[in-house]
Amino acid sequence: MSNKPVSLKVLAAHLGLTVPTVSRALNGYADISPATRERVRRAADELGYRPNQNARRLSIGNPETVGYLMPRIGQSIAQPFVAQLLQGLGEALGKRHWDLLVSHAESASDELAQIEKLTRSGRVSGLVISRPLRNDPRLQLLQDLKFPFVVHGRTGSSTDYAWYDVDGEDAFVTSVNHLVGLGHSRIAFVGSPLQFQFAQDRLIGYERGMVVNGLTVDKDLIQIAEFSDDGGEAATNILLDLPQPPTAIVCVSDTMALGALAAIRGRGLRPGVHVSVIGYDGLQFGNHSNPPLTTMAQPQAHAGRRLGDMLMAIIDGDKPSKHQELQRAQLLRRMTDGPMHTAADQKLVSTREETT
Amino acid sequence: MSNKPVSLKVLAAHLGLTVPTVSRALNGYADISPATRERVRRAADELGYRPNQNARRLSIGNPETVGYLMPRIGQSIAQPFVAQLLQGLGEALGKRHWDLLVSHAESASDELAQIEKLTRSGRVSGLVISRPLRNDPRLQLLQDLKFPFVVHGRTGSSTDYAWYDVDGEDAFVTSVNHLVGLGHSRIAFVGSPLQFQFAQDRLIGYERGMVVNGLTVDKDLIQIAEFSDDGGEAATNILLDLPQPPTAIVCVSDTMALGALAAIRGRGLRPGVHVSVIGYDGLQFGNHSNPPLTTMAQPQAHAGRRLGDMLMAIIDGDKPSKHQELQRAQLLRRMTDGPMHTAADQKLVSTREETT
DNA sequence: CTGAAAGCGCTTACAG
DNA sequence: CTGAAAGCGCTTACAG
Repeated sequence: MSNKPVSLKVLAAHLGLTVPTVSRALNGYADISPATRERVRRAADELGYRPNQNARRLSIGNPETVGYLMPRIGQSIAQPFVAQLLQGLGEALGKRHWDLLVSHAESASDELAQIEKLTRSGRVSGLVISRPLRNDPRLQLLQDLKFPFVVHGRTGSSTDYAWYDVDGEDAFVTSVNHLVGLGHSRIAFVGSPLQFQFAQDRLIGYERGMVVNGLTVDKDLIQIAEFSDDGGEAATNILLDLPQPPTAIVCVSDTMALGALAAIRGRGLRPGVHVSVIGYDGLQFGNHSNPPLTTMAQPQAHAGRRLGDMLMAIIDGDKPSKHQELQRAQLLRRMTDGPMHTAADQKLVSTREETT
Repeated sequence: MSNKPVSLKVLAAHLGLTVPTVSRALNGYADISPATRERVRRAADELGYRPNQNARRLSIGNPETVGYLMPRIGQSIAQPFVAQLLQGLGEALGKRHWDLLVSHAESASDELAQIEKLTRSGRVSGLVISRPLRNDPRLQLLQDLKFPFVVHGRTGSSTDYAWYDVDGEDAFVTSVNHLVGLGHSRIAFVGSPLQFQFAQDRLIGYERGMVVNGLTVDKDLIQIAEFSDDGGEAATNILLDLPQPPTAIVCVSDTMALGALAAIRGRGLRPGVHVSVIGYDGLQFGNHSNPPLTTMAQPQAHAGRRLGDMLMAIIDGDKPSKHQELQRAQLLRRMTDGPMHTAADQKLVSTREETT
């Protein structure tokens, strides 16, 4: 029906009141008589009045909007977690009727330019940053600008800003422990480039897990590759070509783990039988890989909710360092972790092949 | 360094000019001397001036923002396409420095309320709607409000609004043709509830494909279930329990197809050998299913870009009906389509099992 | 070519 | 308890 939204002016005229009065009535100011407050509310409902947010936000000096910088991704499968994170963020912001703005960048420098623009143009009250680098110019910039932000992940110098992270180091200790418990000792690590802080953390967890279990860290067993399924496959192929190949592999992400599975199958070996694999992320899709992927799971929507809540609290004035939250990942056993397999078992295994 | 963004006022003072003059200089008005225009631009750069967008947009009466209503999803794997769609949308909007606002709703009625709010509160210039229902109250509402929108997908009465869709009917004819070419005749359809227009279109394509190939449409071979991997698995189990089970199954989505694969494997049968399966969406992840999923692929990022371009054109004044775009899906053969398999072949196949 | 005026639709002290 | 005034930071006719 209606075309142009009704403004406060129209609503006020309709009521025979002045604009500021109607504004205060709607905003629940105490100095308005209950009678008129009711009358105003009723009229607003009838006419379908919705405050113009550009005007409102300009006036109150708060964009009431949070920006999410999409992590840049090659054609990676790493994206599923984004949808869930956005959902969680949206839920948190929705409680206060704030908006969620999503922003992409094509390159690192482009991303810095975007941050600069977003922060200065009054479009967002705060920013959510994903996947920080070990030395991340984005965090530096935001701190210089004294602009509210919260990091999904954290860097080494994480004392002075707000973050939500899953304890990747701990998770990889857990993975290694689990594999050692299954009898493995030649355990490899497939990782992504170490400028990503998470890649570094997880590698350290892997190394610590090895040491804790009295195993030596063999540099050949650490393979770094592009952060993708193809990268994981390439890295795993290198590992399997080793004179003494690993009997188990921990992967920095589910996506890379999928590549690892492909490499293992490509040699006629069976993941979870001949070579165990543990991923990281807990993507639903892992239920359907070949075979289903054992992984360190984590609640992405929860991450989004917490990040949203933390950021709003900071915008309200909280000290950022007050909001630092470390979550633990959970080992989610599916089918790619199994007891250590020796050449002698080979025959036994072949007869079980049908069960896949 | 700087904390508060510099305003036009500050910039003007700095230059000894008046605010409107500086504004016109920055916006490239012709009635400004080239000399001062240059001077103003340089100063704006130096001071890092960025126009306050709330102010600007309030003034020009255009929020320069597009809203995307996230499709509501149970814990489904259907989400990966969202990230790519958002990326495409962001690219299109970015060309004109428009923003992308993402909005979630928990229920259908909540979604209507959100639309109502978004359109009346001046936050968005237009809306992108995904996955329309056959009779979608959201489209009705937007048309009543005469608010610019564009639909990802389309309904039966699609003549009077803008949409971008992939031809699901055609795609399913293609799938069926392909399977018939492989010798199949008992071909089943695994679908999601038919209030979704896409589910309906794809079913019709399936039926047309059967008829075109001189096959009868057996109602038992049409199974509708919840739109999820579990739904696909349940539907497929029903099919496999039939006295005359199908030798091939086309699925309304990759997610449901993953469930179909699980059901088939669950009976010790091999997808692509004993029972062929074709999905729909072309998710990357299908490369890693067991076995890799044959599917009807489609370019999601392209969809996002086109939707963004169309919507901006409409907001600029184009007739919505001028923007209707039908894309074809491409058969992407991976490993789940194979020649029709009879009981007699059983033995032959078993000996090949290692190759998975 | 630049300035002075008005307006976009709100909110928030300040009077009375 | 309500109205009259000023302001948020822009843009856009309108003078000169």
